Amino acid sequence: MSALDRVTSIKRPSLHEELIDRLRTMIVEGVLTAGEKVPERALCEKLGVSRTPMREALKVLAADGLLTLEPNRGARVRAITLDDLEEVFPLMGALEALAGELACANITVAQMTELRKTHELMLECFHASDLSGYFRHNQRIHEIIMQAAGNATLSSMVQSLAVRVRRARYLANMSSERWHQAVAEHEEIIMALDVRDGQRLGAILKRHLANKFATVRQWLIEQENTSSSAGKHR
Amino acid sequence: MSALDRVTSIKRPSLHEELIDRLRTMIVEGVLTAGEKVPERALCEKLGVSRTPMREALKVLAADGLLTLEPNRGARVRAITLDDLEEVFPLMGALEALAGELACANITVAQMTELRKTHELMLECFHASDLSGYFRHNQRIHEIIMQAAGNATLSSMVQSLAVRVRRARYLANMSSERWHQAVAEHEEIIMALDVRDGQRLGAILKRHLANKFATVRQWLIEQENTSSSAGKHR
DNA sequence: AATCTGAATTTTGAATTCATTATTAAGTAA
DNA sequence: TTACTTAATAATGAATTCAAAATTCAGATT
Repeated sequence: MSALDRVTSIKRPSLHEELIDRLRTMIVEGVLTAGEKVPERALCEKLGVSRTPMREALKVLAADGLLTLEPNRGARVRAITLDDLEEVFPLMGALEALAGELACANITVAQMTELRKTHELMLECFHASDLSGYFRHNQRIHEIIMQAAGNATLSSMVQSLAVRVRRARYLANMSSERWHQAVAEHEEIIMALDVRDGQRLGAILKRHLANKFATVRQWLIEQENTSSSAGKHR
Repeated sequence: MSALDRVTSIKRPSLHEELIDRLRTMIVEGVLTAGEKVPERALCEKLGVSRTPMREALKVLAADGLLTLEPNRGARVRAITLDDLEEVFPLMGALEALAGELACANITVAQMTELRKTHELMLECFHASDLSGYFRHNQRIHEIIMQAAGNATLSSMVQSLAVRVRRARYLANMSSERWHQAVAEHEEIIMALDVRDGQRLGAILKRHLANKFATVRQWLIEQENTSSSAGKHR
């Protein structure tokens, strides 16, 4: 029976859960764009599922704030506005600061090692001007910190907020100076974690976020300006 | 046409939204108790709806952390454990502190007036030993602060966390000293708001919460002790 | 008696169907 | 033409139906 113990149980995620993931990804990646109506029928056909699990997924995503449900007229991808951003920013700040404090208290040596390793990889991407690689490693770093914090509830809340912001394809907008600044901030983050200074890490993360939001904000303003000349949703 | 203007549009919330509210209330009020399987069919019959909207509501509540969905074997009311509590507490602390800061910056005179009024009512209940009245006004006070903070996202997150904790019927457990302490803390809260001292309010709210959690924690421990002698779920 | 097997029943997951409400299109009158 | 009806079409919301999985329980086996 010893060899059998290592066999993991077959997990077949229900359709609605897979759909939640798929739709979320589609929204983040811009396949479904903000303000746009969600083509329920078309999506069902494309993904080969019936309306029942699809609608379950839509309800969940709406409760999560990614969609709005207009009675009798379907779902719409919720557009992120400047007002939203101003709401989300202080929240993310408070949550990331908390994550930093908790991470300092709980991070393991292994996690610290992976963090440094990922940071190195990120630096390489930075020097190679590989934006998407940089973005990937950057995200991973924040994931490790969140993981080290060891608070699943906190993690999922930050995740949910991050997705709402991540839709904004603000990265292309990141200036060279801003990029340098971000890298410098990451150095500080690693250092604070190294000496387990929770207070300081919290402050750095908050500032890091504030700078990021300034970039997103700028991007959003430009977006609204260009799109208003074209056409309005709704 | 002037009289007609005041007529509000008929809003018939979709079934699944009403169900979300109903089920949430049932969980908070203990009609559906922690660890218990949700009797899908029976609930549908009781509430006079079909399984479709009911299942949509269950999915949303599960995503919100109030239920767990076990594949092919239905939903279960998620029991709050000590570990959960330890997770939720620092989160609520950070969020309430933020709410306090924002409230100080944005509270209106009208809101401040209502706050004082509600505080008076709460005091009356306290002196009359009316626990449920006290609880109601107490909750209202925190609602007003959250409203004054003017951050809907923050508000809904705190709400969601609060519900998870509120299920615990810890109030009966509140000692006389603790009750006195809570009232004193509320005085402090009002004062800090009065002079718009965000930092201080944040600290007070955090401490207020810490004390509350100590009470909940004690209640939970007693619960786990008494229930383990009886029988286990699952 | 205790455990195992397998059919009967119940419950769940998902597709389908049905009724209602929006949207579009076509026709009519000014 | 332009505005206004009204019929046709499409979508949404919710109930029902159907297949697959879990649970229960009677009977068989040790």
